Amino acid sequence: MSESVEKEERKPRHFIQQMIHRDLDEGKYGSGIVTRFPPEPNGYLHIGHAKSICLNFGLAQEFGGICNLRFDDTNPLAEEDHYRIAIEKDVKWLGFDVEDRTYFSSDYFDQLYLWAIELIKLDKAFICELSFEEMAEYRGNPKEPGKFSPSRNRPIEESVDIFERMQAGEFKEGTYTLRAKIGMTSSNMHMRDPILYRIQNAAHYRTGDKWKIYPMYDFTHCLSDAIEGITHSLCTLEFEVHRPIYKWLIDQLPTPSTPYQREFAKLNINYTLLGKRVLKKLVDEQLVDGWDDPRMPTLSGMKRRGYTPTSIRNFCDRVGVAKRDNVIDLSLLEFSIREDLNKIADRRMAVLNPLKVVITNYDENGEELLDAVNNPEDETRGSRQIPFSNTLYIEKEDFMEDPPRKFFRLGPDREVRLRYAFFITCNEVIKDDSGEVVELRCTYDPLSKGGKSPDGRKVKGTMHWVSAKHCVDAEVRLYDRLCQVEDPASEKPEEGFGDVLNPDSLKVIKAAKLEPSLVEAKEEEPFQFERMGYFCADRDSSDDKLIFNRTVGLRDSWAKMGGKK
RNA sequence: UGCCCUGUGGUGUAAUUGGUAGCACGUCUGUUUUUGGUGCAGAAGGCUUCUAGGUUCGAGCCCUAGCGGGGCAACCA
Repeated sequence: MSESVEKEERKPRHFIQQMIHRDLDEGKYGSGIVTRFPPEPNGYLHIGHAKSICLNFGLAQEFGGICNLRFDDTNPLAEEDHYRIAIEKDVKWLGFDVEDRTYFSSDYFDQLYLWAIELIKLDKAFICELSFEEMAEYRGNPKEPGKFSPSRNRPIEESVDIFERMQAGEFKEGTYTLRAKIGMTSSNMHMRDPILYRIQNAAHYRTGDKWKIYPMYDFTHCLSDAIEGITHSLCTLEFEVHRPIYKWLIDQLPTPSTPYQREFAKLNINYTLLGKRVLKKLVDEQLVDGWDDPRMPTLSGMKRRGYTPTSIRNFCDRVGVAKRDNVIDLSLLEFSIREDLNKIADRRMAVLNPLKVVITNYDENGEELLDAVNNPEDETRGSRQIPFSNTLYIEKEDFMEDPPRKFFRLGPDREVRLRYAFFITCNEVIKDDSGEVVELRCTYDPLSKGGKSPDGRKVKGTMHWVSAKHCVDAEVRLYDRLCQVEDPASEKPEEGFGDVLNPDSLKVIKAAKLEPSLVEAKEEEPFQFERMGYFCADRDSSDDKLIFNRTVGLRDSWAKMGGKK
């Protein structure tokens, strides 16, 4: 292979891909790599998790390995089964098939318990009876070393005995903990005799009341990885300080494999709140319509809003993987969804803010069907027919009585094209008592049917429209960013949202006028309402009430010029 | 101020040490167009790649220090 060809084939690789390449070259993993996505079932997945999912499943695909879905469910207080169900659904929706590889840390509790006892017997762990407050005091701080627990030299047999009795339910919460015996001087607080097990009398959503003690994250995660034969355990940067304890435990115990942990920077997006606690707060305080509110950055919310799995995966690709903190511009997300929807969404006409137009020279009782292309980007989508009559609706903002120079739309004595229909000229403007324009009287050119004039004359503007006689009403929900501040997380939203939330994040249009074919729209089926943006039917729709969500608007260079608003 | 991570155009991310530091988004031009969408063509952007030293024939890549950003002291994950 020539050098130039090699060069062309070389794609930019992030540091984790490079690391795996190295590992594979060294023959470390003959049977291929194994990764995992390890959510805690205590909330819904959001776009930040999508980055991790795409990374872990993507790596497995790329290197011919597998990726497990493992619920890291070691805290019965926070976890619930409906979260587990939602998470499984979201992962699948995103486009990753876990097949039979759904696992639970809680399924490893027996093995973990045995290993805990083994660790005690190795004199690498002990039962501590410091109270919560004492523990904090003994821990010291990052600058000063901590002090040994008075329980640290408890005889091994005694620790084993207490540990077993903890599980037997003999003690109250908070009375005892199992701690690793590492030392109290590390500058890494997580290495100062960290807690491995605590007593918790809560019932677990999967194991019920079988367990009175539950293993901590640090004890559980590495050992669960080892049980599953994970080769590359990838997590976000804040777990970097946990790496030594991860390695320490793997080193102490006779685990079936020796995985290692590597960290990458989590995703941040401006004007967007990511973080399960805060999102849960939005839900709990009913500031949004549940976890799947279309304004939420959750996968279920984005799905309801009309985002496609493809667009989210592409977004995650473009975002990259590195170790420095990053803030992705919301426009990259919008680009990714427009890119996909432009290719796949059928076009329809819908008037959001209707203005009545009467075609004075068109037969009052007449009507006809006109051909309209479904998707100019995809010929295989064919075409449909839309009804035309003498009374139409056009978009209010497509008419100006006193238009500025660059306004290409309708005005008095101007001629424009109605898309797929005819050229019309505005002859008369009718206003109500308050002076508001309420109706336009226009004439049409019968020869311009389909939108082309036989004499070759051009018009500058093309507008969407709908036949008043045939159209259907619908509610349309227009969304804007949920947060009005660029870096909402810095406003301490966990303490209160203050003015971080955008009061105009939802605008409801009660009676938009839609092309009749839209009554058939199915939930999440994407449409482009020509010139207005991408929309999909909301799950709140019923037989007698259509409701559409705007996924995202079209790029709008007219608005950018200041033409609108 | 203890330790760890990190610092490349507005944003994000590349670059086997050596030809004008690439790509994407965004921005701006022009062009096509029955969507002021898409497509196409192109441009701009205080680039001593945070700063200062050092190693080297040669450093964005290595070393040291400084500065900036982030993280760590939950019986959460």
